[in-house]
Amino acid sequence: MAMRGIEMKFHGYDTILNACINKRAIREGQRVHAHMIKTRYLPPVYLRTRLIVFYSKCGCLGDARRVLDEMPERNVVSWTAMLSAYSQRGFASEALDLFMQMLRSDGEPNEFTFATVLTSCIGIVGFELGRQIHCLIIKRNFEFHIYVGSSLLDMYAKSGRIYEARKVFEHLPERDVVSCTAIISGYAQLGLDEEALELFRRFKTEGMTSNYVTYASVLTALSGLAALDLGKQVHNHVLRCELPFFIVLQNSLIDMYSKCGNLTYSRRIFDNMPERTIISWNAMLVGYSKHGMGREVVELFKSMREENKVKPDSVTLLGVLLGCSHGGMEDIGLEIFDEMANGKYGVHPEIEHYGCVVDLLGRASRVEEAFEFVKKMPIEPTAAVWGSLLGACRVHSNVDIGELVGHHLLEIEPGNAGNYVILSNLYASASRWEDVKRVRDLMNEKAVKKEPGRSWVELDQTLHTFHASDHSHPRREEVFAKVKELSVRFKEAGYVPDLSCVLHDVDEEQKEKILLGHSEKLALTFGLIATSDGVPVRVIKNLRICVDCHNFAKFMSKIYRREVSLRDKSRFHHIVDGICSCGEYW
DNA sequence: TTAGGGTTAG
Repeated sequence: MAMRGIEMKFHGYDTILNACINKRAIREGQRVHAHMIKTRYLPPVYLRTRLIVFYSKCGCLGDARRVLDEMPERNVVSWTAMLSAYSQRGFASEALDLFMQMLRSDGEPNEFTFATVLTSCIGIVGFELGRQIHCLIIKRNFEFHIYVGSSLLDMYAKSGRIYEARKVFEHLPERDVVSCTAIISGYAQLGLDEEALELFRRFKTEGMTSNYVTYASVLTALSGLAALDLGKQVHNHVLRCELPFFIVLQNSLIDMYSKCGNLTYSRRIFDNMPERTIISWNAMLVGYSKHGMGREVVELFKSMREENKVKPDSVTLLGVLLGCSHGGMEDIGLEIFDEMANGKYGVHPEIEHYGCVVDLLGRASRVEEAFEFVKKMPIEPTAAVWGSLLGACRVHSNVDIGELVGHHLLEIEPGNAGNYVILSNLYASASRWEDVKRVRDLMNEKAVKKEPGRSWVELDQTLHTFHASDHSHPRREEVFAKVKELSVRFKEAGYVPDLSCVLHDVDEEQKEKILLGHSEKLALTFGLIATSDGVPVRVIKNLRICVDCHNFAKFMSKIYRREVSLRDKSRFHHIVDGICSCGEYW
């Protein structure tokens, strides 16, 4: 009878706990747990593990951990349940500590444990541990398990080791949508967009099914390639399939259209969303910001605050500040930064936000203020922040501050060729040739070299590359004649090239070099494209640059004396998207 | 009973 009673109790607790887990019913679950304690019921490992799962699903990680710590004996499932709770909520170091504790207590990990713990192997420390865990996985013979394998390849890809990731993937005896998506996303997140797309095409031929995660990853790759047509195809497809978690795909689509230069489409998707997450707002804000549309950025941020459904995060404020900086709205940007620093938005400024303010002041010719701002920063300024200031000094020929900043940068970043180049150019602008020579000698002495940066433009399947002052193209006569013709039209149309570029994948120092030299390369590249007249253009991405497309399209309308269609706008975006500069002007 | 891939920013 006693045995039957215990058994009944067990089933009763199990049933109620399961219901509480499914419904995330915190209070009821807590009452069940309290009842066990009150009646001095000693739950078996199974039920204690269910309590861990219950608490972790309800977000009460401390309570879950207490249950684990108080267990007289634990099995692999209870360890793994707790590990999973930590890793899913982003507590990576707690997860790794727990895993080590599990090994020390002679706990034997299984395929569930390995698949889970690898997702917490992020950052340098995590990656080193991840490598050791890989050895353990090989020893325990879980290497070819599909869940473990996809987790493993994802760990390598997220640590930038795409070759190792690919190796794990190629050795998997079977593949499914998750492992295929993981490798596609690995390439896409590293900016290896062509490779990501190639794999996606291959898997499709092989009959793999795709889901919303696959499409989200593919859209990332398409954004990187500014491949508007393919992006539209994916858009049509996901609409037809009515995939779940459409909100994630809508966010990806907003981003894809904006990176392809089509902000009208981005905004249409954004406006028609029944629900928006912070990522939706950020994607739209950043889209405007990258195109120098400061007013739209500020207005959208205001709507977001008024709607008051989602809270701004650090990306939101970064987008807003960048938008103000590139849209020439420095006073509003500074005001928003002050409000941010005073806690108005619930997000506190990080180094990137400070960097934005330096950039903002620098662009507005307020170099002295920018310098004072950097000196008073409560966070140690990084080389990128100093580099941004140096660039501003160069643009506005402020030799006094530029000299101080430049020499400081040479000390903290002696191997960065760009700093020498900018400092030398600054001296050159003030005709201080002795100093120019001194910086150049220093560069030689330290054996620092600067490779020229290039633009890649693909015209009708032929690749053309350019660097600044490049006269080597076989059709240079035609190209330069066209450049000359265009420059006359530039002037006639009253167009002042807008240097407010936002660069992706480049740091402040590189950005400044591009700002200094991009108009010449823009002319060269555009000259070739204009000469080729109507041939489809594709830019082979290395460094991606978005010049203010909006103004560029307006300018093109004036040049050609006709309205520029949306399609054309995106094409112009392609054109300017691949332009970068070497910054070598001596 | 426990498990793997995703969207914005740098």
